[in-house]
Amino acid sequence: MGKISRQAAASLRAFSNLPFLRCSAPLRKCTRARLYFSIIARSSCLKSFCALSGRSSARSRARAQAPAGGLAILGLFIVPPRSPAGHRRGGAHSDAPAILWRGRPGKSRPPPPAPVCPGRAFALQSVFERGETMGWTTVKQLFADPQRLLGQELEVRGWIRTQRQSKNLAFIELNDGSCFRNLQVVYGDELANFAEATRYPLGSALRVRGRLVPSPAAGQPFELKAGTIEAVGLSALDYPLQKKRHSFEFMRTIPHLRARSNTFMAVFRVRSLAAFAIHKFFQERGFVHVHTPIITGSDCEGAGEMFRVTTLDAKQPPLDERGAVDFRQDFFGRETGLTVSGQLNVEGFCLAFNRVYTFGPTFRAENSNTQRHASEFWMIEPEIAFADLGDNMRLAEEMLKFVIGFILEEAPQEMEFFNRFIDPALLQRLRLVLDADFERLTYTRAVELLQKADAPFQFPPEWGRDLQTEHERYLCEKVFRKPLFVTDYPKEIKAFYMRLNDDGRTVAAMDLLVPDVGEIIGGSQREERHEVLQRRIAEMGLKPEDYQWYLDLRRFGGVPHAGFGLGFERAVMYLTGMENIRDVIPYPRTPKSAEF
RNA sequence: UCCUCAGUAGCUCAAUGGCAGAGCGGAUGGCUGUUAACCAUUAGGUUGGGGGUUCAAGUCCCUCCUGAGGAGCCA
Repeated sequence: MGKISRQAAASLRAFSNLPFLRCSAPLRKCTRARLYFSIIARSSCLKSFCALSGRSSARSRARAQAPAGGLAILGLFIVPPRSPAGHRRGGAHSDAPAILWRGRPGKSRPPPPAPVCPGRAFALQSVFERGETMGWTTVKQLFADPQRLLGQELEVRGWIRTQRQSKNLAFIELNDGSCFRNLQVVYGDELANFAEATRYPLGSALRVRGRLVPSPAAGQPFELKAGTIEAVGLSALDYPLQKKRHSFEFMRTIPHLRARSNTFMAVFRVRSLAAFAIHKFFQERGFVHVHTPIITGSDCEGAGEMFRVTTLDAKQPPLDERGAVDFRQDFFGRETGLTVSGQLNVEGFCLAFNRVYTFGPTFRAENSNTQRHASEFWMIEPEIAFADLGDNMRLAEEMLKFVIGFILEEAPQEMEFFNRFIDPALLQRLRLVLDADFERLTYTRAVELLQKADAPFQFPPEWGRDLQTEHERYLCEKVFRKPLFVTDYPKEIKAFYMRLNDDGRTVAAMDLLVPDVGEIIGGSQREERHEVLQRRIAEMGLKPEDYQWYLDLRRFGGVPHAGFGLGFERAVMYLTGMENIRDVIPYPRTPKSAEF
């Protein structure tokens, strides 16, 4: 969903810019799903919004076989602009929508009426068919099938990564964002604007028409011999990215531009693919995605400091009888903040859908200044019913392996790049993880191992104290050298909702540690016994009235259930070898830093 | 929040308390196949802010700001 610009809608090519283009890959793969697609236009330029929804049922799956081209759109509705008076008048509107039907083999349908705008409709279908642009060729397409395109006249659009020139010959490395690789554009002084073009600064946006030819020099298999080069948007001379390696620290000062560099283009494409892989993993296994609230009154047992959400006047807040800030007068009538976890909320849905997960932003107002902490990050929290800690760990392991496998498959160039320039052991390590079983170790055993270890720890390991980072690193990086689950921690150092083990002094918790990144997952089996949970709430000094609804879940058909939280950015760090969380978040928010 | 280190040209970094420099980038010119092209010329500075010591401070001291690394908290 998203807005369509006036300019974009004005041409057929507009549709290549639509956000739902992102859906093209999954659409192609779910060729048997029945999809319903609609565009609602409020004005003549399709400015308002569009919506995409997918539906499937056993019956429709049985009969809706998409054509070979991979087209998954079965019905396309284009609704003409409504009169201003027609707005917000619920139900069916008087303008009958024009309906185009296409690609429904073996099923008789009413003959299609004349389309409102045949050009638009056609463009839409084509976009979905090819998942690509209209009117020009992407660099991705060139590398996918150079043999077919060699010798052809074509057009590319992108930005200058670097440019080199001699007296009457020049080269441009053009990147159009469609893939990691650049296209080399070569042009000579027969070009009308040769001299001018050689002075286009780095970062300029170009439209280049020319012929795709084999490259006579090493370094690239083919290149575009330009016939015309048109500057769509010239870059100013103070474009900060140069033809050299920049420090990550400097790149953090220009987050709006850094995606135009190799490293960050690779990072953020992998981030996108990893997010998709996680949804794919869960959706294919029958998990229901739950959008837990972002504004909440619950602090989830103190998982972290909350950012306050308020409309009260910060300078002169209303006070209650005791002189404290009177949140009864605040917007929600109580003290609220940004979520630190959706776990408690999603547990309710778990006891309805059985398998659920959240995937959304999380906010922690901790003053944490490390490579692995951000104030705003994304978290995945699956929750499974009729399940114990062992099921939970199997799920975590399977999920992580799935995501690794998916990324290795879908982003080979990016991964090759990381392996070469960021972390030379990356690919080997990830491939090893795919084949290896994750290690499992109880906290008690971990402490024993650490106490016997021949390593100079600053903090001597002791049962009952939480493991220090140095302990975790030692176990994960020195002893096992692969992902490691540490389970069954002392109840005193873990949250109230974790299930009390039979020994009465540990809880069914698990942390997954991975080399170099540290804790990437924290989870547990939840306490499903009402009395035990009540007792734990009291023991931890929490207010029972705050957790009434949560206790309810144990009264109304409660079952053993378990879940975990995966820090999405930490997973991306692990996948890419990037060492700082600020470099895997598009616009990172950390203490004292929320610019852009 | 605590500990450590750093802040000098657009970027990366030099400069024993004694004339503020280099490479890259920019501009200009040269070069017919470049790959972070190459060659020449050239412009570019309130040394993070404030205060102090000194004949003299980029350098020493105090303080604040910002960044990085580590710790804690966690994902």
